[in-house]
Amino acid sequence: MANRSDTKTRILDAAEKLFAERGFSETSLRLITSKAEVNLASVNYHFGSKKELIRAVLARYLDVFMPAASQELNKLTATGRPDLDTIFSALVRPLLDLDKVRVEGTRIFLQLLGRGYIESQGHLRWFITTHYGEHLDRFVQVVCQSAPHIPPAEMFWRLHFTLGTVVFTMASSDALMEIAEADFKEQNDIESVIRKVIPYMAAGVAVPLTQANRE
Amino acid sequence: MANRSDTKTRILDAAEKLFAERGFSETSLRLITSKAEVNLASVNYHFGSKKELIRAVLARYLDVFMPAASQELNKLTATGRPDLDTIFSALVRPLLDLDKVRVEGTRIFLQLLGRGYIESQGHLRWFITTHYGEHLDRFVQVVCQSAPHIPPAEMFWRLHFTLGTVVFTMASSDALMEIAEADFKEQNDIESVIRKVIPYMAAGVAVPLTQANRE
DNA sequence: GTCTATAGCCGGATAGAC
DNA sequence: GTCTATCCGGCTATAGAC
Repeated sequence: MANRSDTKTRILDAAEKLFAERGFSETSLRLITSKAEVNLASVNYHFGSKKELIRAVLARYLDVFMPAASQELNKLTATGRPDLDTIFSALVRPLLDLDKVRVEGTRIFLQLLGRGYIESQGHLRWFITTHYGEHLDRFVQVVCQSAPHIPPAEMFWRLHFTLGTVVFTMASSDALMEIAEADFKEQNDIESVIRKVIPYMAAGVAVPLTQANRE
Repeated sequence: MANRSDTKTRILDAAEKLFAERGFSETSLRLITSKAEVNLASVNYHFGSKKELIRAVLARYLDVFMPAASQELNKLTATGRPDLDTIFSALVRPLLDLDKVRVEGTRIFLQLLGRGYIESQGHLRWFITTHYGEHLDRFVQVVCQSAPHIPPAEMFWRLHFTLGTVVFTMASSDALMEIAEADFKEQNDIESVIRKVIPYMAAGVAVPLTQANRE
């Protein structure tokens, strides 16, 4: 099944699969280039370093996802003030559309995002916030408007809880789907997992502050 | 500040700090032994391998936490059927008590748990479920009873969402506390973060099933 | 039990021919 | 742009003296 694309694309395609499955530091350039059937030295020729390859892999998805997500949000806010469930659900379409740009694109993107946030000591976090900051700010703004009873400082925490929920679930989604199949005879794919997690997150983000929070 | 404990303890103490901060695969035995001020070879003498050192580090916490948590649950169920918020809150005391057995014990334990679940391809997950399975089963059982409107298969997912929320939050808690301080002038410690996350998780676990979930 | 020394491997990166 | 060959550093693990 030799891929007939150019070398750069072959590297990106092989790298994203391996990174998503095994994590960044557990994936060597040797493994990537052997799967991609290209020369080891070509990674450094095309990307300069492993770190920049990692960023390029993520950017290829973020450049598609972020504008699409922003557009969905714009559609939503044009017609009124959406609730949280609606906002989160609006992100599902752009997410699932990633399956069209690449095989298993949705799963791979979300797993990469998970790995990226957890593994790297902030350098990917920095990359994402500086390159896609406007999109993120817009999202936070819409969420805050939809839950005006939550002060911004509290919302900061809750959105990071939400990020954690998504990111961990996606990084372990393969294992979880296997267990669900074995223990409950449940067939799941990435979409059904996303549909399960949305009500969980929406409920948590909007829950009224307890006495302990307000103190 | 040379630690006057025995070599084995010195290694464990240094290892848990570094593992929590940097992750397992990013922490070399060389770094551990130099911080512990012991010889490189002593790790293999006392623990056999890096993998077993990782397990020993985690076991030292789990052996304290798991029985304490089970005992809290028993107290709770003896006097009636507790609600979710009460169940989660009952775990806070055993968690904070870890600060008494070791400096920053709570933070370190939760960060280790986070790293452990995400980084390793299932071998730590296996270690935890086989060694502490009874405690975990007991917890799941109590949670299911407190939310009888949620079927077990759905609860499986929601408890893993919850695990993800905790684990990611704790693995990034240092960064999050810094941002909260810079952006909102908020002083937080590990306890206040735990208190914030509990209502979020309790709301998500108990939220009624939507049409999409039931299909 | 603790040390030094080193084996043996694998990683990222590069030089230089083609 | 692509190849081979190699550098060099870091890693885990172990052998063997003390």
